[in-house]
Parts: sequence; structure tokens; C-alpha cells
Amino acid sequence: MNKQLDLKFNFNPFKEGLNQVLGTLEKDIMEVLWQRGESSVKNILDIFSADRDVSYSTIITVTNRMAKKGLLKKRKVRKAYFYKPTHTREQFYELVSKKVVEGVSGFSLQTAIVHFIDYMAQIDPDKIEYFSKLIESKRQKQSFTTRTQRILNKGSENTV
Amino acid sequence: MNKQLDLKFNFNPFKEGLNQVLGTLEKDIMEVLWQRGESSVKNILDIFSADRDVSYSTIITVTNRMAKKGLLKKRKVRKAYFYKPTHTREQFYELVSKKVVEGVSGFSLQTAIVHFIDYMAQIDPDKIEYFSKLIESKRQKQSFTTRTQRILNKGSENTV
DNA sequence: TTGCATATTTTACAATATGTAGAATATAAT
DNA sequence: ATTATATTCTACATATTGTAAAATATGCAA
Repeated sequence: MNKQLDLKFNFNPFKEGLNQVLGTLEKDIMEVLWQRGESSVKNILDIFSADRDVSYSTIITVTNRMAKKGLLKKRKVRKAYFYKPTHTREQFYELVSKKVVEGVSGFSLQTAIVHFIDYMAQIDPDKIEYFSKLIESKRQKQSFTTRTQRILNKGSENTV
Repeated sequence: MNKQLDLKFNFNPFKEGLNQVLGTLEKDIMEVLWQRGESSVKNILDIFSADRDVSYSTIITVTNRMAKKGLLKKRKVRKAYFYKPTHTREQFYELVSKKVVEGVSGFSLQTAIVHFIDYMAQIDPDKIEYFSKLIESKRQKQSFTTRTQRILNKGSENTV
């Protein structure tokens, strides 16, 4: 079915950015792959060597685990495997964001609403405008849908 | 300072309700304590015995870990310790919700907004109304603040 | 004060997640 | 066939959560 559903992750709200979802090494590998595109372990290691000191087998272990988790796809080329992200950076952010928003909304919608607006107002007041517009369009669609359904229902009632 | 900040947790959006934040046993213990109020390990065990089969020392281990994590407070009475939640159920939901909303907003505000509204529209269309009102009040406060600040700034400019 | 009932602490094992890497094994190319 | 390279296997460390036996402490009753 949907590949996105294969992806499992935890969200740590006490960390920052991608580290809310990925381990430190996982994140660094992901970044390399998003920037460079499909790469071998060697490739990844070459880019790391500058700043990090991590062994070949460590990278393999982690990339394989990431593949198992649905983060990466493997492709064999000669001797070596090449890895590439299952999703683009944008898709990934989408996925995570969506799942967490749904999660926290399911957890406590009322509270989530309030904190969400608070956060926006505090961090990015301009977003409130954008938000209002989005809401308006949703409301319009909804009332349209509602009206449509009412009509349709009446129609079927009449028919029955 | 703020006790709430002592609380650390992970959020698993693939689980449901309190299990998004707590382990299964942790959650069950928390539920008992919220319902019964401060209780001893014995008390907790008595309530469990009906459905669960878990040992005394297991409960102790877990309650102590929960105390260490900031979920519970211990109080010695005679031989035994009594535990009670650091936060009420409502406070706890507040806390978690807030932290996760802030977390996911920091992760990707734009995306979070969209999915948030989508979720509301889909699950609880009426919430959109409530939401709009909240937004409106925020906008009002903001524009008031902005106006006030503009005036204040002008004042200081004039003064300087 | 001694001993029992009760409670805690200590210790430890299991599973899962993540970081780490040596050793053994496979494989491609010369 | 040998060598360089890559993978797989195995394993250890830390962290979280569930689990509990064994050892130890403690309060009370006789």
C-alpha cells in the first residue's frame, strides 16, 4: 500500500529538528544522502571523515537498520550497496509532521488547539494571518459540503 | 524552578492516548493514582490483581523510576512509601500537549499548520468554529499590541 | 527482645533502540 | 589466485521499559 505507513518513529520534543525523530548518526547519514543523493557507505564515510570519526562497519550497521525501518532503500551496484532515502527531505518532514500532529490531536485536541495558536502568536505572528485564511477556506468547503449533503440527503429522502 | 520542566518524555504517535507518552505499566499505575489519589504499592497491586498479574517488586521498581522521571512524588508513611502524581491528569495532558505542539511546530510550523487544520476539519468540524474565534481574539490582541508598540516606539523616538 | 510480616533495595534478565566496531566471510577485479 | 574492498556476523555500551527473585531493612506484636 502506502510506503509512508511503513515508517515508524518516535518523537522527542526535548530535542531539536531532525534529532526529534532520528538518532545523531542516523540524522547525519540522512543529511548526507539528501544532499548527495544515492551513496555508498564509502561515499558517506568520505564526507564524514572531515568532522566525524566513525568506522565503516558502523555506517553499514546503521544504514541497514535505517533500511529496515523504512528510511532508506538499498540498491546493489557491483560489490557495494548504495543507499538512498525513501522520501525526500520535504516528504519526510511532511510525514513526520502529519503523524505527530495527528498523534497529539488525538491525544488532546482541545489542548493542542490552544497551544498551537499560542505558539504561533508567540513565534511567528504573521502565520496567524495565513492560518486564518486556511481556516476560512476550510470552513467554506465544509459549509459547502454540508449544504451539498443536506440537499443530497433531502433528495434521497424524497426519493425514498 | 518549574517542576513541569523536570518532566521528560518521548511521544510515540503510533500509539494511543497515554501510551503515546507512557509505557503500558506506567500508564496503568498513573491511572490508578489519578483515580485513587496517593497510594501505596500494596494499594496499587490490590486494584491490579483483578485484571493484571504483576509482582510487588515490579510495581516498586516502576513507581521509583517514575518518581525519578518526575511523574510521581514519594512520601513515607510508617514502613511503606506512598506515591502520587506530580500533576493532575489535566495538567499532565496540558504539559504533554504543549511540549509536543511546540516540538512539532519547531520541527516544521508550516506543515504542522496545514495538517492540524486538516485533522480538525476531518475529525471535528465544529472545532473549526471554536478555532476561528480563538484566532480572532489572538489577532485582536496582536494588532493591539502592535499598535501600542508603534505608539510607544514613536514616543521614545520623539523623546530621543 | 526476638521474630514474623511487610516493605524496600539490590541485582538481574529480557526486549527494543541506538551507537560503536572487530572478526569472519564474501566478492570483484587484476 | 591473490588482493583489495565490502558485507555479514557478532558483540558490547547506553537508555528505556517490563519483569521479578533474593537480600535486606523495618515496624510491630508477643
